Amino acid sequence: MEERARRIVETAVELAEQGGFEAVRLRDVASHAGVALGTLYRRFSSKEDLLIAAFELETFDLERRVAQRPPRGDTASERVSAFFAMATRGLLRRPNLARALLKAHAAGDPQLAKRTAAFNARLHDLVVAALRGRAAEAAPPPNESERLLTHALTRVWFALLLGWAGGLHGQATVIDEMSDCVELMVLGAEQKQRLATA
Amino acid sequence: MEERARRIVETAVELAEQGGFEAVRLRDVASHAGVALGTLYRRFSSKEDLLIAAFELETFDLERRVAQRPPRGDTASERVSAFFAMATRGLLRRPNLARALLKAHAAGDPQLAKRTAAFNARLHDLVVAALRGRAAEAAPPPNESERLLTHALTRVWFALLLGWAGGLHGQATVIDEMSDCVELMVLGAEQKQRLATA
DNA sequence: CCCGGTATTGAAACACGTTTCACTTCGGAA
DNA sequence: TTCCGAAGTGAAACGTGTTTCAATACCGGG
Repeated sequence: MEERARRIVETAVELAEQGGFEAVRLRDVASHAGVALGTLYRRFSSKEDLLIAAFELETFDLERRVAQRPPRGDTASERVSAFFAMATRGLLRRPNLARALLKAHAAGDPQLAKRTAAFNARLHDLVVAALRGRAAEAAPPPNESERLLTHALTRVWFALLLGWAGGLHGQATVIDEMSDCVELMVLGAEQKQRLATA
Repeated sequence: MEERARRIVETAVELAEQGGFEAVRLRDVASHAGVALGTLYRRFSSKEDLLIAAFELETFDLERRVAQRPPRGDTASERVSAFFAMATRGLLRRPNLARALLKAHAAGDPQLAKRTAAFNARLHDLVVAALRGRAAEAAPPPNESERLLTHALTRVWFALLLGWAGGLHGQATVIDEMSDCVELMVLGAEQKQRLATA
């Protein structure tokens, strides 16, 4: 991302941190970033587009943290739970920003489907790595069982985050229910494997 | 819901069926329903509020269909999968409407948290009924295992629907991945039960 | 029947995402 | 250096969700 676009996204993040989705007024973003409104719209097709770019920035952060301190644990369940707990705490550390990013992501503009899919793929890679207990790089592509598991888990996580954003429950619920769900699904996957090979 | 409010919601549904979320212009809703804009705003605090009311109407439909033809199957997995398939097809039958309702639901205004929670509770009841293979009325409240299962499953379903709405995948993917996930989680729940009693 | 308050109306105003446009600036090719 | 096209600018305009307000209609209690 070139310098100007990055500055725009960073400005959006700052405004979102302070006042959430509504505080990201594109006129303000443009003027704070020192560009004209038209320039902003040349780089980002919409407010959602801009905030999804911001979400991608935040995801780099998560990937960096995971690389530095990979989720530990003796079992797959423990590692995956630890990963989601880390991701949840990282994202919810700045609640206003998190709500803004989630709202943009949840809006699900079909025009941004490609971006959203790429975003999900990065998340899946991190989950697969936690599941296997080793780094994501140079790893074989996930098998069918892993694919099913990671897709389902990231979906549960996403819905939990939206529930948090909508005031349905708190951060602890996100982490706790996520753990329960990981345990359940990993158990199920193991059991399915057992049945298939029997 | 009194007559005037119902007429407003029905008008919103008609407009959404034709042109989706953006086609529900509140000025149009008001004039087509034969009320002033201010009257609409006395009943519904926002466009989202209105569309969530519409979602509740649609859910009555689902409940009616489930009551008339409860999901069949010899196993819990089959019944729950059948239920979600039925619900998915029912909702996605009118794609524009579905996208509009999902968008409103996903926006997750904290002011509407109560409504959203009540909505989710109704869905959970239907899933629990399918899981048990009997009607939802006069049934004992779900136990912890059932609660975990139904929450996780409705979350996966919700995320899948949002993915569909965002153009990430088609209706078949929603139904198929939902089935896979149901199987996995029911297996996991049974296995967990086994481990706990052993 | 009359009164008082509440709901409804119609219309205007406001905010903000988005678009448009005429003008300027900039960077590289000739 | 000059020129061209792309990018940027500033400002205005537009659409739609939301709010506001004065005027009017409605309705139950005296």
